Amino acid sequence: MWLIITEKYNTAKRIAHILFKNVKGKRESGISYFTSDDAVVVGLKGHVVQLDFPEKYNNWTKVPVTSLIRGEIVKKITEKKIVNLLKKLAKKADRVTIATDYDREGELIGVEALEIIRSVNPDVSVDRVRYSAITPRDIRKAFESPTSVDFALADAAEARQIIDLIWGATLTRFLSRASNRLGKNFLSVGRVQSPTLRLIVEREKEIENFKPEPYWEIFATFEKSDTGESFLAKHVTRFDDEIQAVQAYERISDEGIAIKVTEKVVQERPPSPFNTTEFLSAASQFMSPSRAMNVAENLYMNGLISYPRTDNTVYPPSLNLKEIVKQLSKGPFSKEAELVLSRDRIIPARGRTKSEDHPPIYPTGVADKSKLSNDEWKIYELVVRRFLATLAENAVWERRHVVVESNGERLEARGSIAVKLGWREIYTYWKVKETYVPPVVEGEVLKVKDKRLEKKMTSPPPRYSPGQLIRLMEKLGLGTKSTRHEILKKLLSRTYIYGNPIKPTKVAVAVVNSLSDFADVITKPDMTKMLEEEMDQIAEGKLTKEKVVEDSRKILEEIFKTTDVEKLSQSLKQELRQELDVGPCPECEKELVIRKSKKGRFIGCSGYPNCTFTLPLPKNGRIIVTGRKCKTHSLKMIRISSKGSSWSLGCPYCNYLKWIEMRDKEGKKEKE
DNA sequence: GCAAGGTC
Repeated sequence: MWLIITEKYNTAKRIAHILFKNVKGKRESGISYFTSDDAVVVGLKGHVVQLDFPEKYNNWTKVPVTSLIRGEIVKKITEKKIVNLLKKLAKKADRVTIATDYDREGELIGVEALEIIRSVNPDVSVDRVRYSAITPRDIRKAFESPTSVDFALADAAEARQIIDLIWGATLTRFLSRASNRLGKNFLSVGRVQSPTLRLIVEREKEIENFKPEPYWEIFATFEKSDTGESFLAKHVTRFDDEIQAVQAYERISDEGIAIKVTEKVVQERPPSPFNTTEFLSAASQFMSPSRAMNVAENLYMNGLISYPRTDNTVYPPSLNLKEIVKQLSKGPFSKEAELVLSRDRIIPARGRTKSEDHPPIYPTGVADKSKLSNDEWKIYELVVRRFLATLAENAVWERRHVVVESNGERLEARGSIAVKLGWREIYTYWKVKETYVPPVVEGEVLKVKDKRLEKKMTSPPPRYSPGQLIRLMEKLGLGTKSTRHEILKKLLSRTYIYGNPIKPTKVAVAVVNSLSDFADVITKPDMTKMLEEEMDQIAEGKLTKEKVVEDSRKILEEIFKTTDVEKLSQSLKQELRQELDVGPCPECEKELVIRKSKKGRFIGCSGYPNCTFTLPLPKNGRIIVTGRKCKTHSLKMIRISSKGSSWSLGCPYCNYLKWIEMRDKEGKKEKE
């Protein structure tokens, strides 16, 4: 029997139907696979095993943290059903072909399956096929010339697994213990999450330390004497000095002369095809990236969109774009599809990243709105509109730039009008911003209808939106197309971050501060960069997995040797105490703090027992004390977070007073 | 109860 192993169910199905006739679907203990004559095709679920420390390391308080650095590591089965099926089929196999994804992680996933197969059938013959698209041509070609498994490449991926586990588990336990945050309140640390968190914390610090500086801008409205049309122009200089600004403002007389007019017709190319990052970034205006990914996964499973995890922004030549548009012209986006079909030639837009993994995300079926949930429809519509837009005509803009001089002061106006919407008629998520500036000839004398001097303040850099952060992570090499959204979800569920745009909690600031104090490497993208380089060298045979892991262990050991654990623990605890500080007590002005009692949690006065002021808190959800203060009570606003989402309770005192008022009203009603 | 990476 010939056993073929793929990375997931869908590719198993596709490959079986491409290679064989009379394919039968079978199902055993919840796992579906495919057979034909002597061949069996089984899809895994990505990794079916997971590295971990054995059970004897489970006690976070009793096991010394540093013993994890050289602790034993075992492979635990995470997909029991698949592993059982694999073992059962492997016994009958005389040939095994590994057909997992053609990348580093895919090689390891294949080796994991192979280890399971060999545990019951050690002498089975094994080969490996590599394909970069699941088209009949590519698949047949790959199966015509099988190669062998690349164990060095799999080793590279395993080195990453080991290093991530050792560093992550050791530092997570260390910080959690140092701060006495055990149980579900633990403080997590990792090669990807910590640098990402640091980005957020650093942006917040920039905002806090930002000193707004004044600057002045001068505007004038000019009027044409022939048509009476007017337009707004802005002084070409942004003034940092008030005196100079006032002088320039006063010099502007009651007329000006157009000294330079430039008119241009500008072509605006369509947006590039969606890869995961661009897709999540666009979808983040409707929902969180992890929700968007979830919905996309569903649509993919139902045959409505292509595989949503891809780095590629260039359509492969094997994709029949026109055919897909024709299909779409029969569905709810017929109008948009017709716009594309009416072109003489369809030339697709292309993005910067061309990779061979999967095509960009495109619609693979026609959806019925009534059969989809709201979110599903939103995502489907987004994918369809983006796809059609990438095949549509340019948008065309008429731009006009006018420079007017009045008594030696120069002002300018920029007008742009969309003369043809092109792809923008289809991709409606970006607003068409038009500004009208009337035609003006050089030398034309214009009347100054109005002039004004505005004082403005410089503003700090903005906080990150989830979409921006995912793009930034990609740029810095943090995480992968499949994990970036999950990293953000993780930071949310650990109450390290909240809100949109994203803000860090006090805990996050404390964690980043102490990590950068004693284990700076793990808070920087460089660790990933170095690891990538080392993995390449392992794959090339220039380094061994053992050597790379050993070097990494030594670095971590050195960190613990040179750290004053007691001192670090003190400063971390000190900083975390702020997290409980809610603001001044309205009765005695001492600090109000979050306290726990047997009945639950509440806000109490630190002056207790002299002051017995208290405020209630909701029973469920995690409490986040934000940086914003109530204007009436100076208490910090509170958010409640549960299952990745959060809502604002506002000022706890205002909230309490409102509740009292409500209760009294209800009471009156009942008496009547 | 730890990481990050696959996939559902």
